[in-house]
Amino acid sequence: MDTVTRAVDHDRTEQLVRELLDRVADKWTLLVIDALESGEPIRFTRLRGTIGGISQKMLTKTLRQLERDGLVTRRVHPVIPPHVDYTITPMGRDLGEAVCGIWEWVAANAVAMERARQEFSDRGPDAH
Amino acid sequence: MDTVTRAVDHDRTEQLVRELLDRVADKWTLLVIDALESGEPIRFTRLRGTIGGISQKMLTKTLRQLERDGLVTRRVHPVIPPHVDYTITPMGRDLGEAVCGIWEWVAANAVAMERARQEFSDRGPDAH
DNA sequence: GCCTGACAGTCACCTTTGGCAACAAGGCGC
DNA sequence: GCGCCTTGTTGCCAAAGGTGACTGTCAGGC
Repeated sequence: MDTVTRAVDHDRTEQLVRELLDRVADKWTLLVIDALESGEPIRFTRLRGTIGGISQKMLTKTLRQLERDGLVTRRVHPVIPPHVDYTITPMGRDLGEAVCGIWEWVAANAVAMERARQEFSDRGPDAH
Repeated sequence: MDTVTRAVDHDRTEQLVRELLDRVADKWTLLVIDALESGEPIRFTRLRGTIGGISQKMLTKTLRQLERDGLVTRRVHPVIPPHVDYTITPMGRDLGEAVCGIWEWVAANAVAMERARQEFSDRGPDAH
């Protein structure tokens, strides 16, 4: 493999990374991953309830993306009324663990950030 | 502190965490944090160049939010032409390290995810 | 003396996205 | 027959994000 090919590969990876980041760095995606992290299958409505504040449309869309990317498994039980449950895959669980660092950071720095915001708005009016 | 107060605190934290996640779980925010992670001050245009694909408007907005939340420091040198540079704060750097897990995950799973997407679209037309 | 270019934005406009609400599907209890 | 249960889909509208032009100010070229 010559340097040119390697450069092309690097660009391709770079592009893919950027694209995946765009997919993953999303509020709802992270919340869904977090809600599924226990590993147990969860039904649509229950998931909607656990997350809270998400619309049907966005939950459907987010789950479709996650399924498409192989992060969750979607099982349809052909009964009436419909029964669909979602399970996290090993790859999705890995993502959940990677995201865990953000959760911890947010929990640890929530107070400090609120204070920073307060100070900013205190000196804001004259400084800007 | 009684259980009620603790519950209220928990709700407040929960709300704050959700709000911060909404702020942080953003494509541009993560990319800016990543670009600043070295710790050296970087100027606006250079930052725009390193990130790539971000509009002036969004970079300005993202930086303002980060400054407001105490994650980056904004220094204005009153010279002509204007000279403004941005530096990451310790808190911002912590976030960068927490986010690092996601970068690693994305880099490690990029190929697997592309394959999953391929398989999904292969069996997609008939299964959906 | 005039014109251009550099830097860090801002503004007006337009496209895309997300939330809200209503509807679909179809067997089951009443 | 009527409406309910669950998992969606669709239409409509507000809000967010992207694009491109414009601002201000002075150094340097012509």
